[in-house]
Amino acid sequence: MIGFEHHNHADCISTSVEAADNYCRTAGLQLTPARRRVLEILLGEHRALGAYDILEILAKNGFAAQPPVAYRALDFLVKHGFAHRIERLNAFVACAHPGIEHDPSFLLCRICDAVAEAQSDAASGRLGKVAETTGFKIERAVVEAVGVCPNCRGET
Amino acid sequence: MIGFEHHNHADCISTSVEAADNYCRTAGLQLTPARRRVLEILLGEHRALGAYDILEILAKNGFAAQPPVAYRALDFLVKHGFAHRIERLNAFVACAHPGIEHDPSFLLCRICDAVAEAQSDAASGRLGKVAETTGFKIERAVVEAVGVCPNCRGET
DNA sequence: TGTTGATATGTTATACTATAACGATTAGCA
DNA sequence: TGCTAATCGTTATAGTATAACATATCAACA
Ligand SMILES: [Zn+2]
Ligand SMILES: [Zn+2]
Ligand SMILES: [Zn+2]
Ligand SMILES: [Zn+2]
Repeated sequence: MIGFEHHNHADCISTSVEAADNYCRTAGLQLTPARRRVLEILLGEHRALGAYDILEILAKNGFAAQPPVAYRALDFLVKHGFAHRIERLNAFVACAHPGIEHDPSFLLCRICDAVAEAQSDAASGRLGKVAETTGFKIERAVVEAVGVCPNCRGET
Repeated sequence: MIGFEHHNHADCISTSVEAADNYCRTAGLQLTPARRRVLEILLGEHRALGAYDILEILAKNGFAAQPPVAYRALDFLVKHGFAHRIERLNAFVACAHPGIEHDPSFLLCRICDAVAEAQSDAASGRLGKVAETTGFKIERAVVEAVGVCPNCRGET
């Protein structure tokens, strides 16, 4: 599972940025320098980063250091599916399946903060059934499992 | 589903407070005035309230108006299962099944802010399987479905 | 009874997260 | 070119949460 396993991380980054690039060109979206840089920053880690963590890195990269700079880029990335917001952490993570329509769920390690993305089936599982019989229309499901990742087993 | 349907709400409150009372007596916990009042406030609404909403009401009830007053009471209620935190809303809701061991999930209406609590099976569903094969140990699952409740269907 | 340790409260200050607002600039297109 | 929408720069402020420390309460128990 990407996020917990060793892998060729440089590939991980370059293919995702390239995918975002292509998608934006096709869809008429602007992957501006700040947006691209934030995506790269997120891709650099398989964990969630807070907006202010990102802002700090942006500042070192010569971008303005005001919160809206980070939030605007993050809003763009989340809106177009290049990144996801982790509600539990008030933080953001790069999407592991960019360009593919999906309904993400997450495994969050409380020890090392690693994040892995999986597919969600909340809307079709038990909760979906409850919603259906109740007449509730699910538009989006936040599914975030908190626990201990394989690398941290045995460490408290 | 409690939260979306009409029901005898006075009962809803009194039985839950009584249950909390009994549980605390048995478990040697102190349901102090502030804690009890916060529980009553939460029970008064089938929706999530922010800590500062609660603080405001506490202040009108003669309690001190500093954030820790609300947060401490909420921490107690959440810790002992009388209330739940809704990550998506940075807010809190009274538990609909106090005293029963459970793993809650929520249906959140984005129109009227009503909240309904259901059982979660995230740890035993698809995500649970992924976690198991990965070696990730799920300790807790945040499951919050955002959508439109039966009472708000047809209103946007 | 008096000590002690655990729990709860009062209070001040501060940290962290997020958005409003508005003017300047730029990109894309008729 | 001129128009329009999108983006960016910047300041200010709103909203959420916790650190820290002093005080108070209460039960266990020597
Ligand atoms: Zn990688
Ligand atoms: Zn994704
Ligand atoms: Zn509950
Ligand atoms: Zn509703």
